[in-house]
Amino acid sequence: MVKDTTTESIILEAARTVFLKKGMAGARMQEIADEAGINKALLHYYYRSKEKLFDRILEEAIGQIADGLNKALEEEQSVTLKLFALVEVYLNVLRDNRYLPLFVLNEMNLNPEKITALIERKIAKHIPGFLKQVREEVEQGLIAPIHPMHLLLNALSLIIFPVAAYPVLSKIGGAGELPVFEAFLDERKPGIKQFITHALRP
Amino acid sequence: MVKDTTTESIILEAARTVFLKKGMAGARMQEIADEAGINKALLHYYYRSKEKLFDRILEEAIGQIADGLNKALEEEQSVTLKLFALVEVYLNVLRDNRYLPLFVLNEMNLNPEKITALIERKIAKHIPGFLKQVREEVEQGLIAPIHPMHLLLNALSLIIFPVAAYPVLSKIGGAGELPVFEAFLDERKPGIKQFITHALRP
DNA sequence: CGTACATTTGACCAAACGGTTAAAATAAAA
DNA sequence: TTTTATTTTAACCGTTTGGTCAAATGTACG
Repeated sequence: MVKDTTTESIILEAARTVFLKKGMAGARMQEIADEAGINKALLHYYYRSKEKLFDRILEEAIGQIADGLNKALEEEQSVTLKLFALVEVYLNVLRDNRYLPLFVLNEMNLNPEKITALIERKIAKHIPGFLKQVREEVEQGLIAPIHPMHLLLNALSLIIFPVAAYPVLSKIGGAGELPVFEAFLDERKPGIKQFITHALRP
Repeated sequence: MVKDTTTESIILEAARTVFLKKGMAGARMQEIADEAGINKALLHYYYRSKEKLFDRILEEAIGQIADGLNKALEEEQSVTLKLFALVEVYLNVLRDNRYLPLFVLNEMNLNPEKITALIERKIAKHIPGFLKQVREEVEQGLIAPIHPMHLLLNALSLIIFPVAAYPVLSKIGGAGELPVFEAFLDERKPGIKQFITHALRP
């Protein structure tokens, strides 16, 4: 993280905290101002409206997701190793941003037209290539037959869902079943890799 | 669905629609009244406050999730067949309630103390037994070695996440890659079962 | 120093919100 | 029908919310 102390970035940091946790509808400009330790009018001085400020945070959030996906899929490796990279990259991002998935999914449900453009522009890049590679490795018998899109989807599910659902899971699991968040993520990494590896055995 | 035409259930149906889509913070009492085709004051006549009405819907939602889980895990079957049942039961529920997962996960993040009691009371029932069964089948060599809690978590991830993320996925996938929602779920069912089966091969 | 410019603040505003109330409309009981 | 109880509504209330503005404070520069 870049340690920025300008008013502008202090505001952004506060907006990030509040918006990510409470979403557009649940966030209050006054709360963001308090979190930043400034006057509420100053928020409007730098970012004209709640919506403008929110859009900024939303774009940043989608950017993080897109960067992770692209970083994991761009290097020339086998399908399995690309998915392993995806596990590493995403779980490291989510360790410091556990509200990221729900935040984006929510606003997508609430306001699809706002996100659609961002997603199509930033995320779609390396996906067609990856799907093609899956098809090839299946034909070569390197991995078990599987619908390429479903494979990617399965990997994303295994990575993201447990993070988003952690608060619920920690209750379902019963006393002491689930470790604290960070340790839980460390457990998930090999767990997911093993599950994917096994599922892809020809 | 029970076709109820009393004012009380008309209100509940409207509240369901609005709360599930927009959450507590985003929902407006006036919108619920409009959706129900009644006066706003009537909402308060039957359900005293927004929070009371919301709690009713939330309890109902958690009940659906709990029922699905319990129904799938209670019958005496192998681990694999229990997970297959979970796929069937949940994807059938989610077909008619695509906002259910995000709704519950969100309110859990926002207001843990409200849900915690409900979850512990309704959901935890059959889980310890299932985890024990996984341990036994692993020892007997019927399925590949795996952490029981992670297996359950993986199954839930594969089932729920794609439903919650469908709006995003339909954009990522690019033009024509993903079918419409209902057809997508029909595709997922065998996809998930195959993935789990493969992953559990000893 | 003084002046021009940017930054920050407290006070305020209009709209939206959850909730209340008294009266109207409807149904049930006599 | 008349009376009583229930259901529904329009109008209203106090608070919260996003947003504005003029004044105050700080900063750069001649």
